[in-house]
Amino acid sequence: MARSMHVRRPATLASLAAELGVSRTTVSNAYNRPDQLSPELRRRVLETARRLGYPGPDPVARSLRTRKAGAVGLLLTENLSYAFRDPAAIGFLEGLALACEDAGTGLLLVPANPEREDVAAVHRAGVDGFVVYSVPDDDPHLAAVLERPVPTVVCDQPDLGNVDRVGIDDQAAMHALAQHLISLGHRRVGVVCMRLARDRNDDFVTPERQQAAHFHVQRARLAGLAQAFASVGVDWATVPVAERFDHTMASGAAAAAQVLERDPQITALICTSDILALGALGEVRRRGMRVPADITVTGFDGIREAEQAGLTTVRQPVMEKGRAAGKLLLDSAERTRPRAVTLSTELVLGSTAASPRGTAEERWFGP
Amino acid sequence: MARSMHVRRPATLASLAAELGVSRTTVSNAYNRPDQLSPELRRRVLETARRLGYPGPDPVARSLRTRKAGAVGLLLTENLSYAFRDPAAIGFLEGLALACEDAGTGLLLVPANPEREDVAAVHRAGVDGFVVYSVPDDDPHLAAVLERPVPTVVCDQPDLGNVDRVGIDDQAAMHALAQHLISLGHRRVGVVCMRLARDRNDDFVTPERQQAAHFHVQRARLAGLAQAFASVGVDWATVPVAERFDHTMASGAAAAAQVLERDPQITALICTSDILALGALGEVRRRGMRVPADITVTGFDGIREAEQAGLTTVRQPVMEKGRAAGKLLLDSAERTRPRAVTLSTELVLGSTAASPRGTAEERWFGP
DNA sequence: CTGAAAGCGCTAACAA
DNA sequence: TTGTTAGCGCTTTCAG
Repeated sequence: MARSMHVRRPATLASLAAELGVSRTTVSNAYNRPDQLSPELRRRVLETARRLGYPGPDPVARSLRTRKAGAVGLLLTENLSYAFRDPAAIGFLEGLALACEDAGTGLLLVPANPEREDVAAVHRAGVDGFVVYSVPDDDPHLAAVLERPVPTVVCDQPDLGNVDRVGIDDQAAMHALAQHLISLGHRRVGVVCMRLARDRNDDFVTPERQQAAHFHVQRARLAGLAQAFASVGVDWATVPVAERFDHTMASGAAAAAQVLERDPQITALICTSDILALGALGEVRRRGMRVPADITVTGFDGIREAEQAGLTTVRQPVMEKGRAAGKLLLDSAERTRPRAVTLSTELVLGSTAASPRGTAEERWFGP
Repeated sequence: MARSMHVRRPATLASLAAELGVSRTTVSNAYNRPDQLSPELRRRVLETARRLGYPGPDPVARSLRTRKAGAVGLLLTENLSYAFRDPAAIGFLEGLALACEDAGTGLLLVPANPEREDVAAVHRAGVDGFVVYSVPDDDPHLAAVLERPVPTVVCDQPDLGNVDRVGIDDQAAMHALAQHLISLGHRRVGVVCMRLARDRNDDFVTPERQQAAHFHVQRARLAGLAQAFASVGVDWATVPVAERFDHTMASGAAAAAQVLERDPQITALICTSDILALGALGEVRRRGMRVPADITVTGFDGIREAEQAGLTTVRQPVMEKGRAAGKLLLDSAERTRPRAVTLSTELVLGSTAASPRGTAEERWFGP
């Protein structure tokens, strides 16, 4: 069917009504309440609409009137496109998208560039609620979201007092991983972690910075480690913890190198994400070390790539997190007090962790 | 002040203006045109706003007034969550997200479930334009989008006459791949392709169905194959072409099995996507065939997993497609006539294609 | 089953 | 610099 070449006269519901000689209500009903008018009249309305090129009720005007946007906003701290590079973020998105789809709701990715402090996009977003995924607790975008008078669900955040949240017990999960390493005999370890705050610090981290970290998830994981190792007499202040701003395998590799340079005697390299761990894995092998014979490497997240690499890690249900966040937000009808969903995690015993070799003899003759 | 209300009616720009004893314009200006009023007055406005809990101008009302939503809609044929499983789709999304981010625009994922014919979500989407990614040409959601009076860019679609589009030359790319196989000596081949229409047909495909395929991309790829092989005397009607509705490795494996059952003599299995090819690869190996010694397997797309598997395939710039689509849409200020962007592809010679046994003299064609 | 009236909350000429 | 005036396009009681 050829489309007419005429300039689209922006037909409105009112002009249609005028053309038909009926009231606006009737036209509105033709679209929204078919049972409120005779089939015959409805047919006439719809057919005249087509003839006039009336595209149906304007969604924005309808939203204004009904106070419903039919979409939820997703705020990510990273560049919008980052979400599509990190497998964990993709999993979260998938789960959230699933929940939205079930509810017939749109999902609006809000462009919140962490570099600029431009919060306007948050204000401009026509949504019925927000999901905030893993942003620093001092992020201005988060503050802007919390000021919007719509329900919000935060993910991987500390208790904000007033909003629903979903997450895992990062501290306990990491503590369990640490216990595992401790039981294997590791005492001298190094750590590679993701960014702890909005400023770039591709270097070692002081204990103060660890405790003051603005990324709840990273803070909790480091706390879990510190607690576990301190409990067996390790002075956590002496443990090299290397931070990286960019969450890439290259960063993981560089941080691993930095840690190994600082203390070549470590028997385990604990990474706070699988991506970093995969990078670290590459780096230690590049240096001729065997894993786990010469050094143990661990991750966190349980992404597929990690599984393929046989990484010892903690698996968390990223997709479920997204879905739970969506459900929480879309159910918020019955919301009375803030709700919190904590999902469970699982220690994955891969092939990258083993007991450290204490002696040269052991090194020669193997297990 | 004698305000003893307990239920605070959500403050509006008007109520703020009243409270301050200024006009609504002034308040509006305080937010949108700071240079249009004295800093002092602006400070007062903003501060009173905070006190009253006024969250700033309502985005929907603003959109209605300015006729700008600040977002573009993305229509995918698959379940919303599907987009996060297919690497090619993720790449496209990443590119599109990048373009949106550059423009400070939101990206709304429209829930368009292909099962239901529920087009309402398209009508409900408050967006300034649409990007339509790889949907069948008879998809009602696509029709609904085209009826909306906003600019639209389609991706991987035939020429719709009136809208911008971006894509690759699928037919030429597949033709080139076919030529490569032909020069290696392949004449007896089988094909595995993605769904060709909205109805499920997990079976062989007739030539008619091939030509009438509603998915432009698949139709073009099959046409490229048919043309190349016909030109060397192969009767395309005798070539087994197995279609699969679901785009998964499992589907690829099943389709490969079906083709091999039909004609165990084929020397090459040509798949119209990498995902299918990876599944086919698994299946032929499961059957004890070596690749490429016993059989050649090829894909299409050039996703990372394919590269890792050494698949012979066609690489297309999926991320660039997304970015180009976004740019086209967001530039549509200067749009006069429909524009089309065709990106280039590259034949990737992996390790899964070689001459069929018995035609050793063709091996000079090289690595 | 249909219509009249009353906004939803905001912005943008244009005046003052 | 500030205010006045008109809507943006639609939905929704509430009467008839």
